[in-house]
Amino acid sequence: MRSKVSLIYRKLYDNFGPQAWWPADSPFEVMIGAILTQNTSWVNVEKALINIKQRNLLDPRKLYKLRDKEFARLIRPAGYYNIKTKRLKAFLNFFISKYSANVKKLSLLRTNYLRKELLSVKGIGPETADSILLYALNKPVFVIDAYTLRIFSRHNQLKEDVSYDEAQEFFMRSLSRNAKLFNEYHALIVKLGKDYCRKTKPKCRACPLRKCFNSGGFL
DNA sequence: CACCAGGCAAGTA
DNA sequence: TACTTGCATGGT
Repeated sequence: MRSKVSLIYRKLYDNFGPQAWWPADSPFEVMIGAILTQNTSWVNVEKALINIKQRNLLDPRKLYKLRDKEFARLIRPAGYYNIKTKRLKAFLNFFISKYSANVKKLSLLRTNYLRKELLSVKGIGPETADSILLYALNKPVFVIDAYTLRIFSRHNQLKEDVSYDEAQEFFMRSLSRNAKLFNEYHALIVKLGKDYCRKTKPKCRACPLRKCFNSGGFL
């Protein structure tokens, strides 16, 4: 008897196929993108990343040397550019001064310890930390986001007021501890959310999960 | 026009 | 601990 969480995954994968996340050329780009995309649509983040890459500035030390004003101008299309400048610089300072801007040094740490390290950086919360762990460093950590809570509470799999940590435990209890699986699952949830489960004007009639549930039972 | 997007920290009680 | 509010551009 497989869990509903597993059945939903299969349904999503069958409908949408592999999502090829995270769209980036390097782990460092994932880390920057993870902060830039906080409460922001990905298309706007892409514009900011293009600004950075076109100037050959996708490098921890180069970015850190920029004046705040100039930094903010580069990431302007991603919104919240002043606060994100501070958050990115806080992360860059952490990454450079504590880990020599070396991705491998981060990756060698115990996952649980690294998560706490990331959370100690002002501007990195649970979702951003877990996105970095999973998508930059390939650690088997399940990422929770607003779509996850919306979709799974609407399908009566989670309480609407469930905490981040509780939701994360729910998924990690229900699935094998596999980074590739967690990678695809979260990306598929975002795909479903974008296409069918937006906050306003959800397309519930056409949603691939619509026929999965019947009075609490999985068909 | 109003509302939202791959959140988070700081302030208040 | 549990709410509330500011942050900001760009698409629908």
